[in-house]
Amino acid sequence: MSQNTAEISRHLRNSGFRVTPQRQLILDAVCKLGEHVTPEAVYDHVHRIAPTLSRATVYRVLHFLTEQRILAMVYMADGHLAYEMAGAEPHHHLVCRTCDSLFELPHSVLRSFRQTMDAQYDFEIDVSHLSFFGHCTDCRDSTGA
Amino acid sequence: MSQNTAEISRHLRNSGFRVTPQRQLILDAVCKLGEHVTPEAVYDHVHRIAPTLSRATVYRVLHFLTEQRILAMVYMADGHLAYEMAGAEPHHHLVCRTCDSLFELPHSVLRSFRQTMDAQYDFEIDVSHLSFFGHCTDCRDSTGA
DNA sequence: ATGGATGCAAAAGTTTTGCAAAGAA
DNA sequence: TTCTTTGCAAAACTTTTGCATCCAT
Repeated sequence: MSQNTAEISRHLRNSGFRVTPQRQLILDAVCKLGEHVTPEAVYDHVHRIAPTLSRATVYRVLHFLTEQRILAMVYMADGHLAYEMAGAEPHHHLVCRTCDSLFELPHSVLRSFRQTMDAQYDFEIDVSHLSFFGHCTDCRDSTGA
Repeated sequence: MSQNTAEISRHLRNSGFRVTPQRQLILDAVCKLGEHVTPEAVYDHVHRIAPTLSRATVYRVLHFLTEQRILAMVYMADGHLAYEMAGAEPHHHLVCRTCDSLFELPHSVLRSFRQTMDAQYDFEIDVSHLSFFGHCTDCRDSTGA
């Protein structure tokens, strides 16, 4: 699912768009920075390399790459906007509401849930990226939950 | 689980806080407006009744009532901040990424998932309010999914 | 050379904060 | 009376937009 740089460049040029250094830098940054990359994190990263690259361009390019289905956009649980490579592996998180710790949740856990959904509802759930909230081991005692 | 106004007022006064008309209006508004009430919606509502009530007060009171565990705060999938009564029934939504339709998902569907989680992970998931994304019946054909 | 992309700066939208005045207890 | 809470206005933060210039093709 993940495409290399050359493939993406070709796709963009074929569609009549241009492959600029800014677009390459921004795409590289998202790729490198990981799963939930905010525009600000991208800006911090690319701005060190290309100091004239503006926030406006970061926002515009992230939006553009999302339209081109190269990136995917998501609003995180804290309301912040984030991006990641569109073809990323399905991944899920357990977020502790008390200490904000982040735990990975293997995709397999959701398999049965998805099967239930498929069987009972005529709605195709996109389970590429879920977050669940609650309290981790260390914090279960502290809260009166 | 839901408390009446008198009970809430008593709790606040017992804790050394004051029960002002603004706080009552804002709480009533959240209660009346339903499940995912944005600060702006609250403002629109209360501003008609009390034209001098400011946005700052809306934000401060919503935050305050959340601290008091009378309201619960959530960031919705579109990144917007919303509140609802803390004791609300667990409810879940299926959100269509194409047409933005909202479908209710009964809590029972998540029961087995929760049991799996309880058995396998030492993490207490809060399943009071989940949203899943995907594509509804009408939109499954249109998208190349 | 040509039209799409960028940089700058300003605007728009949302949420927070300082401070003097108001008002609940 | 006391001290919390409010209203106003301004600030802070995030994201978008207009427009002249630049540059990938």
